[in-house]
Amino acid sequence: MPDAIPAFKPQAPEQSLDKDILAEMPAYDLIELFFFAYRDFVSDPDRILDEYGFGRAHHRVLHFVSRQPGLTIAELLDILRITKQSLNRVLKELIEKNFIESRTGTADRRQRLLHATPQGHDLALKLAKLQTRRIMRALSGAEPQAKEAISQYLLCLIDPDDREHVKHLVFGPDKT
Amino acid sequence: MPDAIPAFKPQAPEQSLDKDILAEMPAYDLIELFFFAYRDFVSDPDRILDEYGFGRAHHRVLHFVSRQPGLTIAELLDILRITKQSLNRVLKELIEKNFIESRTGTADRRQRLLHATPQGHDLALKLAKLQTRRIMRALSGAEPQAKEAISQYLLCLIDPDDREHVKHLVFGPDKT
DNA sequence: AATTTTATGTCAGCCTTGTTGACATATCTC
DNA sequence: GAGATATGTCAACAAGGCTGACATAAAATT
Repeated sequence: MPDAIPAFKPQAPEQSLDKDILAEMPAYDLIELFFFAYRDFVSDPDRILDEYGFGRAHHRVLHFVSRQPGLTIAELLDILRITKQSLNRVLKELIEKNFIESRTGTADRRQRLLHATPQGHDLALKLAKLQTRRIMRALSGAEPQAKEAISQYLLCLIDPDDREHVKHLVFGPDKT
Repeated sequence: MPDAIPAFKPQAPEQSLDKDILAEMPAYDLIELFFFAYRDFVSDPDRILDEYGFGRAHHRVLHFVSRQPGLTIAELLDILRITKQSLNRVLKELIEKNFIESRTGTADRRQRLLHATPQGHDLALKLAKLQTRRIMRALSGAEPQAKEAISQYLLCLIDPDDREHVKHLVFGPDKT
């Protein structure tokens, strides 16, 4: 299709060229940088988790429970997108080792409201700080607006149907 | 500690306040957005890989081999940071199913130079385009400089000792 | 009050993908 | 020829996903 329909050709030739290139040429740089960045980003916590006999799955659970005291099982499953059997395996260990506490719901007594114990909060904070250090180092050389651009980019990588949910989780229900 | 030691208080109150906040307050937003974005970013390829009986491990191998024809086993191990046994399991399958070809090195006949077959390139490209679509969608609303800021950010998240190596891999040996 | 739905827990077994350790082979280097 | 290097392979194990089936308590519905 080298010869476009005349009506389309003169209209915005640069943009259509751009579009063609983008359609043909994968964004290898961002794909690969994302892979390498994530690989190293999760490697910091790994070392510490090892000392506790925990893995990444435990980290994810502990993180979200610590961040949102009173989180229910159903909400956690929705965040992690794993099965309840997978969740239960690591959650049970976190409870047994006293990093998370499971309380029966008050309004709905079928629910379990999850809370991090002081020990749990300590570990979660320790790991979050480790990752924060890496983030701050990466941000240190950047312009002030960069952080906003990066947040926006990451948010828009998320499935559109889940974006509002994530916004809610990350920035809180207050911030519209 | 509401009352600071007088000697410290007057000295750069804004900056020290900033630093304190950063030291105390984890970057929960970027930590969590990174998690959710990565979760969805890898989910696109997963669906297609399933049809071929492949998993994420196969994807990673195929991607880098397709991107760098003639890649050796040692180089691939260095990129993926897994053991040769883990690599061999998936590589063997990719070769058996004719997505990758292993040629004996010419200069050093001990080496295996890996190449994607036409079928392999097709699949790799198909997956890369899927991910590119998501990336472009996320970038579409952003300022033109945003892409540069994001690349820079991701690059700086990578371990400093590996950064030059990754730069080399992603942007090519030519670009300094 | 009886029934159905919902939230959670649990058992059993399977798959992928990572790990370690040991050992084999071909080839290159000294 | 001896030793180092690049790769392949066998066996066993662990983490963390998955499915399917079934159990229980509490809420919701009829």
